[in-house]
Amino acid sequence: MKAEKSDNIDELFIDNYNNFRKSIKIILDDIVTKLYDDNKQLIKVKKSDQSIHNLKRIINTAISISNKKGYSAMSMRELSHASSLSIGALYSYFPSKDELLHIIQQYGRAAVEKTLSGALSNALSTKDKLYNFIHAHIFISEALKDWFYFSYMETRYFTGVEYNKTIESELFTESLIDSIIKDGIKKSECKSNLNSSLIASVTKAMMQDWYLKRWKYKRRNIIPEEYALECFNIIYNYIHQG
Amino acid sequence: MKAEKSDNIDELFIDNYNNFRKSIKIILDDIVTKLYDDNKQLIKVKKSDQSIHNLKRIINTAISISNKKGYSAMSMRELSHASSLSIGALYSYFPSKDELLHIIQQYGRAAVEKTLSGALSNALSTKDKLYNFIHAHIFISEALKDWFYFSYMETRYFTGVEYNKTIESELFTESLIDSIIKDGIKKSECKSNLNSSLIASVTKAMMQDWYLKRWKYKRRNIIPEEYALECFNIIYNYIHQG
DNA sequence: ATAAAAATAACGAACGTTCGTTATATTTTT
DNA sequence: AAAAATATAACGAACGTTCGTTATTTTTAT
Repeated sequence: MKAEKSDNIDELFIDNYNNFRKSIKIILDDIVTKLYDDNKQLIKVKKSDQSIHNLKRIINTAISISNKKGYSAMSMRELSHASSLSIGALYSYFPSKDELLHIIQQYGRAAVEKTLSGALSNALSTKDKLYNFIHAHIFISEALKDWFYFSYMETRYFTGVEYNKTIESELFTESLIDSIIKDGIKKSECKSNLNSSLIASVTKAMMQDWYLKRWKYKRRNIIPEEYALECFNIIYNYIHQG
Repeated sequence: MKAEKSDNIDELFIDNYNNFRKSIKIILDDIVTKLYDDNKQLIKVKKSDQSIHNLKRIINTAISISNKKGYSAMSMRELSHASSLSIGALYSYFPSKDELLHIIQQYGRAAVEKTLSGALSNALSTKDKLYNFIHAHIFISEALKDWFYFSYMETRYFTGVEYNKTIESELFTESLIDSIIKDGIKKSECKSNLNSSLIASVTKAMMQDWYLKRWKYKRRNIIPEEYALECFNIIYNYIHQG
């Protein structure tokens, strides 16, 4: 059974977004279940099915409202109404509005980690690694576009541990791209005079635009595969040797 | 006298950020003055020097607080305290918190328009035009980094006219890059099979990262010239013919 | 030049409302 | 009937905004 879950991760990294989307759904369910387990001490509702179901609803509703007006401007009454749960019921699933923000963060972060960590494993050449990584990033940010947007816009208000985790996550993603390029230079697959960390930053910026300006790409009917390929082409064209 | 102002605009587009910064300061003063004139009917304080001075202070303070916690989470008491003006005095300079947001938007938008509109005028080749445009954009977003960040993060809450203006502005900037590339294709300075609008989007995303992740580039001691040049190189390398 | 009058600017307590949260009551499930 | 989940009512704090008042500057009259 556990072997099957690992298989899902491997199946994720394919050229086709639709297949990716199907397999990520199972993973997302696993993650909410884990989210419930990890936060059992905060959640008053003990029936796990009920709890997981409502947690999902609350998280998605909160993300949806926040993306329209910002988390701080979302009132608990609004969340209550939109999620069809009373105020009292809401507070059975999290102890405070601040804590709900953390729960939402945990949810998305777990999904991203699970996706990106497997993206590089089976790739050998610099070209394949960059290709896979960019596609994995675009695909996961498409599947979780609302969370990605939410996270980008809201986590800047964090302080302390949560803030550090966000910075860390940003820099970690970059360091993965940086490593791909540095490795490519070493293996003479890339030009030798590259500023790899700056290219990594710029690459990340390009990938982020996919969920930050979702309306734009939707309006133009650009699909994830097309966007990912263009990003890959621009960067690979710039870095590759010969 | 008026000729001098125009000269300033031409002087802006140079390779050196420090010179750019000096000349933009004069322009910013002009803009706040114009801002006061345009909003005279909303502003109760009639002494123009006083009014302009305090408007500047209010705008910068509001931007600064908002960039830390979000505009909607900034209270008027906080703004009052930080700007050393009483609540009552604040409301002599704008009629409501919502309207202040619009005034702040007007302020930055005027500066950006003035800068970018002149960036392409004297450039002849595709290479020069792209070079100038990217540098102008990075330079103005460096000089007004707080406003750019503010605008990016807050305008998504806008509705109606203000929302349309934001979308329009985003698409207009892109269309300028798109035109440079399309023109380059026509003049055979660029490859013929390019998706110019998608490249334009990606280019904009790269430029935006400069102010969205200011902390990162500051930490790495990357100067505006370096970042602008890298962006230019990546894109020009991808599009140019031969 | 000086004093009186008027205009302007700044102040901050107070208003009605809405916020996040909690305590209590009701309904549903077992 | 007991327990669990949900719904409702109520709380104090904080919100944006208003407004009666005071302080300061400018204008007018002497």
